[in-house]
Amino acid sequence: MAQTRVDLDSSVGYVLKQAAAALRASMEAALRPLGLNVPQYACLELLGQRPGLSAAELARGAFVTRQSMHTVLQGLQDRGLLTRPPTAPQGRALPTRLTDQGARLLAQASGAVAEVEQRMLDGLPADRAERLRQDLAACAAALTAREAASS
Amino acid sequence: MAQTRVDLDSSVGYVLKQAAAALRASMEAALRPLGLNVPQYACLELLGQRPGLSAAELARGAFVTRQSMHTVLQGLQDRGLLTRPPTAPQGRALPTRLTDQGARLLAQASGAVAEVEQRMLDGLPADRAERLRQDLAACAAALTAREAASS
DNA sequence: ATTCGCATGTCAGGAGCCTGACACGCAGAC
DNA sequence: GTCTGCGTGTCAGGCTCCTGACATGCGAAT
Repeated sequence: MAQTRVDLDSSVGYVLKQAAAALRASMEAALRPLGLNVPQYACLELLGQRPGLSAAELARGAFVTRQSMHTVLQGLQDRGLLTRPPTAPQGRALPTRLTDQGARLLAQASGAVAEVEQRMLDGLPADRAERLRQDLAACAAALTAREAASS
Repeated sequence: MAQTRVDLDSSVGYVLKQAAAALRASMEAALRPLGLNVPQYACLELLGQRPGLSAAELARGAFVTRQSMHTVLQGLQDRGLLTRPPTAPQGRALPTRLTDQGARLLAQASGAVAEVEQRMLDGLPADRAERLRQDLAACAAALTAREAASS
């Protein structure tokens, strides 16, 4: 009963997980009609905003391992949504880019996801949503910094 | 582009996922010395606060399926951390309870997780953390309500 | 009272993701 | 110049979790 215990409903961590789970479920539902799952969409979105990313960078951005991203990339490449050079222009990294078809599908997917996010923030004023974003970023930074420090 | 597109760093959804991933990683690290993973801890924590929950209720609370919770429960039961009646006292639900050993392990795990959460909220004033919790709960509610409505 | 709907527990089957490992390429220290 | 450390791409293996399905028990509608 000390404050060193976790009370579920008053725990930021629990509610955070709850919100993340709800968001993922809604995203899955919104992306399914387009034939995409969340990791695939994350990959396309990352490539749309930062063309030329390597598979390892995409993996970090999508919160999966390089190996998982590898299979995701193969699937998307087989569907003609992105291209990778057969040989590395420098180092070992293979810069990945969207094809025109990939960019078109991304536009649809991005719109669908934006709708979900809009619905999620529906009851929140803009300034409060912005503060929410900042605080979440601070939480993530505090945890990842600790990871590096505790090594 | 239009505001119907998602800009990664300014997207609440992306930062939400980022924070959730960081939290999960930190929790895994904190629980590993105790021989627990996140679903197992979630199960114990739920039982500690709401004894007598059924497997299906535990699954919803831990954001996994009944089947996954089933295997989690079997593992915890084999370790003597919880008990389930062999027959259902009413209906089909089997009310689950912690053993004394389970309660002791939970106390340790709960403390470790509370430390992680404390570190996550380190830079945030208490009132701001509370508002963060409220806003996250509102986000989750907005998404889940939509799920029910769109059926 | 019977039937329908719903929730629960349980059993395969399979997809997704991760851990572990190895080879390759670059940049820095010695 | 050589060597060490780090990042990347890739393969194999295994584990976790989910989807699908079925049987059981309760409650409400008919």
